[in-house]
Amino acid sequence: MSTRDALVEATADLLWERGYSATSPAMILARSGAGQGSMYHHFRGKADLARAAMQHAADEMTTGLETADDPSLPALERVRAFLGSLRDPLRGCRIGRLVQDAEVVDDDDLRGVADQYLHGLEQWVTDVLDAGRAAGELRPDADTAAAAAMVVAVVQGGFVLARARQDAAPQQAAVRGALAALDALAV
Amino acid sequence: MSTRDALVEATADLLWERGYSATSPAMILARSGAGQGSMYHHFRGKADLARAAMQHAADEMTTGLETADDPSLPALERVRAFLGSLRDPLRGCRIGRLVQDAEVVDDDDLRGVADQYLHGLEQWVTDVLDAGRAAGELRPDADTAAAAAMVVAVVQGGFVLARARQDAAPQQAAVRGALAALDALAV
DNA sequence: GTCTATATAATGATAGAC
DNA sequence: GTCTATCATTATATAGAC
Repeated sequence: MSTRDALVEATADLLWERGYSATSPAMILARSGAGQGSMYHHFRGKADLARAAMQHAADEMTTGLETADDPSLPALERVRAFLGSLRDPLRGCRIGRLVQDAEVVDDDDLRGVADQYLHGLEQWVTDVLDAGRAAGELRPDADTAAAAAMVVAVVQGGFVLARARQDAAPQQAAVRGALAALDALAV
Repeated sequence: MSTRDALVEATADLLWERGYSATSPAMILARSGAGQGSMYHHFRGKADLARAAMQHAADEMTTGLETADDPSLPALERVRAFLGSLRDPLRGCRIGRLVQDAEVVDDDDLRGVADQYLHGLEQWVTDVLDAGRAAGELRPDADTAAAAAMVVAVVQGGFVLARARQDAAPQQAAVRGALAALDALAV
């Protein structure tokens, strides 16, 4: 693996564990094994490296979602599979947790990566539900955009509850509530 | 206002704006007008002061919820009123946003305040829905605990989506989806 | 491209006068 | 109880050798 890639992966891991503000260049160098100079050779600074790391994480998650998805299944099964694929509830969402950081939100480059990922996720759920509605699986008057936003919010909010409790149960309960809501949209 | 109260309020504001890790004692002193010595006289350090500030914010929000609530209304109206009372979607939840901070989660005192607030909120929604179910307003088989977890998660996750987009719309859409789900629980 | 040495500022906390 | 002065440490970045 190139030094550049090692820097990106170490940063992505640290952003997941500690967030942006609490991750220092010194930690990144220690974990990646690179020296000071390499980091400032490949990137303009901490923010530039974090942007690359966030994009790396978002790309991995988006690819994972598309790989696991089977478009031939009924819409509610596809969304159920997504909600069942949540991992590491105590660690939180690799992207969603970062938007609580003021420095991330104040930097349009960093915030933009997060917004693009979350918006893409919401759009994917909307598209799946729209396909299900078109196939006659869901009620014709179902508000698919609202349901999709609810699903993505439940996932992100579930991470918040799980971290506060240090227990996956609250997120699982919230997901159960979301699934009951989706079942109510079926014909 | 006492110097101690000024420190607590300034800290509560800064935690809301910047989170825990990114808030420094220097910022707290500048905003409160207190000197270094006063802070370390009244509190053992940054964590101790933050714990008091988080408790202050949680108490204010819990009091606000109970004051605005009218137990004589139908259950779904009471939950709808709560979901309609969300303010400052771009600023996030004064408590929920802090649990993304590794330093907060690693400190059981700080995390405990957050967990207690969020758990109390979830319990309030559960109690309201249980009362509605007992009054025959909701289906007898409604999973009120799951619905309550879903509602609180939608609020917290809605803040995440709103901050990423820098627009209240995603949170409003998620709340709309949650309300549709609650309506489906009515008899 | 990579490294070590260094610079400047900020962080969290302490000392001790008033 | 409040203040200023100061401390050791860390954060982010630059300089310049190899």
